[in-house]
Amino acid sequence: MSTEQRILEAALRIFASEGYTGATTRRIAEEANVAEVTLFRKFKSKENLLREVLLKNRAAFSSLDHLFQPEKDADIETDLRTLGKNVSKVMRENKEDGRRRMLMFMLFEEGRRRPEVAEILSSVFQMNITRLSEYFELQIKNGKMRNINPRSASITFISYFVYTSLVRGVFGDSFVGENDEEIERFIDIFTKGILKVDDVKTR
Amino acid sequence: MSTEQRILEAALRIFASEGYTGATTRRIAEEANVAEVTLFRKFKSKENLLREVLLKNRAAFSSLDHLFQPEKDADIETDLRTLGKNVSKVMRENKEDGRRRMLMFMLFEEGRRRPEVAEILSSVFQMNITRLSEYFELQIKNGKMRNINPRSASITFISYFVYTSLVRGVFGDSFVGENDEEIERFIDIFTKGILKVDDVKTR
DNA sequence: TTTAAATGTAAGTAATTACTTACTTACATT
DNA sequence: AATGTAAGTAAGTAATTACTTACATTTAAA
Repeated sequence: MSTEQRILEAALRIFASEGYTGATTRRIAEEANVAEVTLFRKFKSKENLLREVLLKNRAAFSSLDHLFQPEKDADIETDLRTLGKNVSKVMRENKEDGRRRMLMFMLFEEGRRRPEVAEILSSVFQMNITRLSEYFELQIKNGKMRNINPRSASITFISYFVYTSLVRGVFGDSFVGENDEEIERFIDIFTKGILKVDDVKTR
Repeated sequence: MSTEQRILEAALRIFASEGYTGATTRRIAEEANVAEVTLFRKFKSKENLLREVLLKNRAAFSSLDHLFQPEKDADIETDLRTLGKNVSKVMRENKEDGRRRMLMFMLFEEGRRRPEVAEILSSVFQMNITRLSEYFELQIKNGKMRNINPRSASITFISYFVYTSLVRGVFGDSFVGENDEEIERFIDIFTKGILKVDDVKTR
């Protein structure tokens, strides 16, 4: 792994966990196992490092395509259950590949303070909503879903995972219990809310 | 208004918007219109000021009781619509009484970094979930709701409002459209998901 | 093996931060 | 008039921060 790469990854971790102001260049350099001066050699300034971190990692934030590959024959509930588990898994990762989670933290924290952060992440962030909306639109057209606003459905769906992930960031696993079961419950509520009444499995 | 009160309110605003590290005592003093030395006279340290801000304001975070007063004759959908609008209104306030929103920001940001923040806000934060769960439990017992996990329903409900509020903090109103309409849509989806099939109004 | 490039070490700069100290002013109380 | 209280001003301390410079060492390339 190149020195730049090491710095970029360390910076993402520290920015996400300490916020921009709290992330000192010294701390980032330590995390990357380089001399602080090397960081400035490679990236010139802290600001620029932040920008590069975001630009280099933004793609990870629009990875719904990767996580959501509906099968032709599966029903909506199964599709969403699979997606829910994938999203949840990805949002629980706090090691190597926890980039989505880290970017989420950065978006909601620094995105409020630094317009550039919001800008860089905005389009990829919204893409997730768009992709899911498209899926819902199709299901509505195919008569499998109620005629509801697809975007609202997407927001409802995604809000659950963002929220539980944020709360987990604060309280750990004490707040949300056994994960798969919780997701099943959410999917149950959600799908009952969006499917046509005919398709609702009576319990 | 007393000098202490002015400082406490200014501190809440600045801590919420800049984060703890980003909130300088100078900035807070300016906001409160006092000399910086006065801040230290009254609160001794920045840390202590943060603690006092949280302790003095935590009650505002458990205000579901205040926002949610179900009427005896109203149905669930109406109850939740009312609650949704109240919560949303409160989460949109970014002036004087925007304490809940500010505390939410602080919980999700500083709560990750400072165990004390999480601790102080934890019980009041969870009370909201508990209150709503109790309401759902009652409705289930009264046969008005499916036999689902009340806590999961509460989390689903609250996650929508937290999420939209956070997103609004980053993107303003461009992300979520006309508010009342959006809430109606969410309530529609949500109630369809939790009510007994008999009670679902066919559309 | 030699040369060039990359990186480290050490020291430093200028600005900023939480906090302190000494003195002053204005008003209230004794 | 003397004293106390509350808050401001100005100056300062010690530590920290982003960043720079000069030289040394290590690594990579020729």
